[in-house]
Amino acid sequence: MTNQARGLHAQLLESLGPAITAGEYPPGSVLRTDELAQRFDVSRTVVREAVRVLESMHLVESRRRVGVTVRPTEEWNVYDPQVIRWRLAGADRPRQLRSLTVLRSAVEPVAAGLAAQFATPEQCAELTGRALGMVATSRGRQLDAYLVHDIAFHRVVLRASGNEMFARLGDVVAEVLSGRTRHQVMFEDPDPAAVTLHVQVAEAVREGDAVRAERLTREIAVGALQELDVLAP
Amino acid sequence: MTNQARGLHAQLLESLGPAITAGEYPPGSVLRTDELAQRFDVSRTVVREAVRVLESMHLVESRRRVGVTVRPTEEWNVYDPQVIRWRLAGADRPRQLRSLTVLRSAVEPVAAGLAAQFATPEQCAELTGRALGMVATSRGRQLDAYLVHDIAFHRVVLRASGNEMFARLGDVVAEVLSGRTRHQVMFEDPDPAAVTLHVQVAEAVREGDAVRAERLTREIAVGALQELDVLAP
DNA sequence: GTGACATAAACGTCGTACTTTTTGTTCCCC
DNA sequence: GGGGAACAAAAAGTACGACGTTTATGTCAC
Repeated sequence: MTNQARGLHAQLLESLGPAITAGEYPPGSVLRTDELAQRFDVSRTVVREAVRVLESMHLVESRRRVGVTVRPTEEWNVYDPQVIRWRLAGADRPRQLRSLTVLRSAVEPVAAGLAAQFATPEQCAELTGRALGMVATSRGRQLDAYLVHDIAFHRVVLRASGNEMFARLGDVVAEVLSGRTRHQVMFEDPDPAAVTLHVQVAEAVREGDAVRAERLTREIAVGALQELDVLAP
Repeated sequence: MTNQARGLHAQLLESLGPAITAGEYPPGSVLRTDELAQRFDVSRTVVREAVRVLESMHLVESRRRVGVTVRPTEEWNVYDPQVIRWRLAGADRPRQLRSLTVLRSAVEPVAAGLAAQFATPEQCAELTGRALGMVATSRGRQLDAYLVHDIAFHRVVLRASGNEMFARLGDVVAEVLSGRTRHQVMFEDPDPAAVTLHVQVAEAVREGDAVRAERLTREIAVGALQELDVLAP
């Protein structure tokens, strides 16, 4: 775990957050700060700080006399990277992975189109480099090295779009991609068609062809969705 | 303000959050908990809780011996509804509004396509009702009533997509739409073409025509972007 | 000049005492 | 007997003071 003891409250958070998002404390259930303090052997101050954070994620609601109640799932801040990480580590990982992939399929094509218009020469170069890296590692069981390039590629596209909302999804995409490689059994080398598409996207962006970049990225997204359909029923 | 004194720490947050997002404390600047406690006349405990929340939003970073330093803008959790609200209330509202509208233009068409496939009969009914409501309030300076229907319409589409990530963007869209109506001077009645498009989207969703629903919603998005280009240079 | 050590500044943690709010209960009056 | 008002208890909120811990920084010796 990334539990580097960056403070007691952070450790507590790393216990409570996953537990709540995993449904261990179902919505509506109540926690009491005293009880938590005792159970985790920390002061109430520490518990309160952790609860404040969970509250800011809309995972729980703290009301006087009542306690800390877990909020219904629909109200959670599911865009919070921390929450995403917790949920991806938990039980309904497949569902989560699907949600995020659908989001990707909506966002990345548009981002690629914008990138074709606004990418700097440096970003174009980086993109081409990453695409070449993907080609170079696409055969011979080098999935880890491939993944690094894949993540970097998508991150550059999102950032090059010039839209900060898109850029911030880089982490999400990284989680999805690495999750896919790490968790789902991928014995085989990546789909050659996908690799080619990445190269072509880099090309389109470099040439400033927004329409083509968008269309190609949409094809990549469709592929990712189909792959998900095959691997997770 | 929605400053209902739900606790001292929340009040402090409502002071610090907007100040930071507005750039009043530029990235890199440091705050000290002692100093804040003194300045706002609260205990350090309260300050620390507020700081914890800001930290979870990645707005600040608290390090020993250094203090609480404001993080660079690119690291902020810009999907946090609270952060969005603060930034929309602040100075760079136009930039923010554009970012969010671009996000909408990417997400909503895909959401509409999914809604056409998965919307329940109740959701179809609600959608049609809202579209009709928009028509009914589209003339004669009833912008407020129109806005209510508009927001509800988009919210239903996002929820009907069946994707929780999309569903959670309902609040964001609501902020964007109400912000547009409230802030930018809209003397005139809404664009009749847009109203018609909404009616047609409701139609397409009801008939399960995903491709048409997506295409029509994309037209709405393009319109929103163009409108933004005209009103904000 | 470099490295080890001392120092102090800031946050981190804790225990305790007090306050506020909500809720449930009891008791009195109608 | 029923309803309403006052009261009691429970749980979180707030405050404070003391001590612990980390770490940037400066100093001193080599």
